[in-house]
Amino acid sequence: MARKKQYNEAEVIEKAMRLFWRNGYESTSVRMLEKEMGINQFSIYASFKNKEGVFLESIKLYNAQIKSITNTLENSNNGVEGIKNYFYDFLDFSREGAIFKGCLVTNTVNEIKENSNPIIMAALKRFSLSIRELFVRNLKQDDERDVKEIEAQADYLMNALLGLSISSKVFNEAKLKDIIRMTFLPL
Amino acid sequence: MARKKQYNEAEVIEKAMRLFWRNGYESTSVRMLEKEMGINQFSIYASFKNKEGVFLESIKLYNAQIKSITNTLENSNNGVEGIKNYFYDFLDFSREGAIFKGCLVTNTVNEIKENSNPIIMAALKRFSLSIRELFVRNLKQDDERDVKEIEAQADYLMNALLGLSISSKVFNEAKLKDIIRMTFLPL
DNA sequence: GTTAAATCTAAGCAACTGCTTAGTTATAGT
DNA sequence: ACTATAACTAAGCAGTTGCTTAGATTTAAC
Repeated sequence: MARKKQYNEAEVIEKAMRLFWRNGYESTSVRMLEKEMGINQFSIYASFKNKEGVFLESIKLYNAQIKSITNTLENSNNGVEGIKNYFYDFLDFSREGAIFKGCLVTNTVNEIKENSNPIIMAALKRFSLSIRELFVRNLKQDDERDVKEIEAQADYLMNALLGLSISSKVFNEAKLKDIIRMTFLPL
Repeated sequence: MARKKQYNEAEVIEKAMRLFWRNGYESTSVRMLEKEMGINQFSIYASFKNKEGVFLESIKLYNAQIKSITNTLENSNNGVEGIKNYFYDFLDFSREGAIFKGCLVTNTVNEIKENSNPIIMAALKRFSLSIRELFVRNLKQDDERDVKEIEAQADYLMNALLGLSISSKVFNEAKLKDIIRMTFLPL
């Protein structure tokens, strides 16, 4: 009875996600999304309700794509060594040619004001905590590790990972790998 | 022959700087600056040319205010211990009551797009490099330190410091101090 | 007191923001 | 072929952005 959609929602979200990743949430306008996704504003709002909806779908996709790395970490049984591999894998994952885009989530956490967009903020915090939990889980695998220190070590690793998201825009690849190497020295 | 200015430029920049610090560059509008600085838009443009001008003056003031800490580091002769103290001092400096605002410069680096505002970006990079140079200088004071490793250690420290700027918005004070403690374990 | 210049206020500019609405076009069941 | 319905296009909404301009006000030298 009705006309068919001339675009695939999964395909256009992929394009939107990459734009958000490069650009950040606030400074990506609906007009830019229109061009990048190749569909009209009306269609964007029909499919995803609003800009926030497009972003939340983008995070879901980001989450699915990064799963290939987090799964490796989740299935690893080699303690801190698995986390170290996650750091290197993440660096690879966040690269687009010679440019490091950082983590979509971390970039946005840093951009969004705490109480300006609670829905997005909640989604972002949920993501970060899930990574930290994987760190804790893997740290516990090392038998000789001091159990009281594990939480502090997880925070230390999160700090380094957050830092890497900024550093990757300033330092070159060799330096970034040196930073990772040094980060794991005390663990 | 002419009317007197009804405001003190240094005073209004102090207010502008604190607003930028809390809010970021992009999401601070000229209307907000107007209210916070207590002067009309015309006066802002007359005194500082444009929004960018207000921000550049704000960075100068920020630089002057953080000098009390960087001077301590610059005059210190105790190597890595001096840098550790800088980290703790910076945490104190960036606090406003119970809230940590991070570093004005790091916050803005993360917000500004690389090629959208080269003038501001250049000013920010200059600031970051000057901090890193102080780290290198202090690391060299430790006689037993491996000279080849010093540059890598400086990058590692910058990464931790950049991370702290984000972490301070997520973690509580006790955790932040634990992160600093762990950061200096391998040094 | 007059005059000239700097400083003030407030209105207004074009370009942009996220989002909506009116009207046209394509599609599938009858 | 006709018709109901969803998907399309493009124009337009009110609100905000950084910045400017027109005109009133204050000041100090003469």
